[in-house]
Amino acid sequence: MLSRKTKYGLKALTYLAGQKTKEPIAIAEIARHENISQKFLENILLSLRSTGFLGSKKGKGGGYYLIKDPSEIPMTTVMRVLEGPIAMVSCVSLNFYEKCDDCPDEQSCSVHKLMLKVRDSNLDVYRNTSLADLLIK
Amino acid sequence: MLSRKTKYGLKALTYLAGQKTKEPIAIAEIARHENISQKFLENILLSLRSTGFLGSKKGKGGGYYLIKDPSEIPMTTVMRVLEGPIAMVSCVSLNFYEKCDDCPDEQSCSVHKLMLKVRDSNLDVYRNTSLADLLIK
DNA sequence: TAATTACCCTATAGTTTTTATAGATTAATA
DNA sequence: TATTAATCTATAAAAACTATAGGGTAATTA
Repeated sequence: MLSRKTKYGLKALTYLAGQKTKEPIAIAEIARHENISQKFLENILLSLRSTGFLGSKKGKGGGYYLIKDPSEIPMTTVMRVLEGPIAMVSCVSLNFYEKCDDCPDEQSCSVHKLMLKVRDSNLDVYRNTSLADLLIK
Repeated sequence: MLSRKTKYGLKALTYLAGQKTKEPIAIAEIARHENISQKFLENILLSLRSTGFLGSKKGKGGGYYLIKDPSEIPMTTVMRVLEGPIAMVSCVSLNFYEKCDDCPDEQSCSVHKLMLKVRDSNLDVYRNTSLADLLIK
């Protein structure tokens, strides 16, 4: 299941992408508009800042704003920060690889084999979807 | 992340599929061979029995065995029983649909739009993969 | 029919992850 | 300097996951 963190993060980003202006939008406004707990959203936006496509400004008139064009913000980056590894098991993860403790040989592991397919399939979706694609009209 | 329940369930099924004979295999043997807690595995195999492709026999010489041919056991069925809905949000689930409480309109929801793609992509993998495909020879 | 084997069922408990909430701090603006 | 809004740290409630325990039930064998 998708975590609420990811759900909220995606909605917040989409809200920013849908703005006409590139002026900072206050967390409070995003939270109100998307039905999200403000304090929770604070943490989420903060973690998204590390990606480099999200900027922030403090003080009056401050808030969050997109640095890059939505079409240049791939879902791979967004999902990795919000939800963590795209792979469902660490032994098939590109960015967070780790050997399974209970598995003697990956080559002969049926779970490994199946999850490799799933990872490739999901990766294909995320790589070919940008924030711009999530905007409705 | 894939739950251990699913991981263990897949390994157990693969172990059964790899047997030459169709005689029942004791839980203890599967657990030992795949490094799984026996008691935990009992629950897992029990829940898999509801699918109809897994049979069991009590008493001496008893255990679990596959009723259908591995090539006729699709991952969609297996994953739904072990891991739950294939969709990452209930509002795009085919078998477990539920409206999101925080979302006024699915048509204009960016999360909905993205997760629809992900679901279709995963469904495609699971529908085209059978237990037989997981066997490494 | 008695003993054994192994599945079946219920309850519970420890751990981890998720989902927040609270309060203090820092930075920018007017 | 007062106000505003992001930032940081800590903590806590709730849910999910990962088992473990122990007895019950059914089938097989001797």
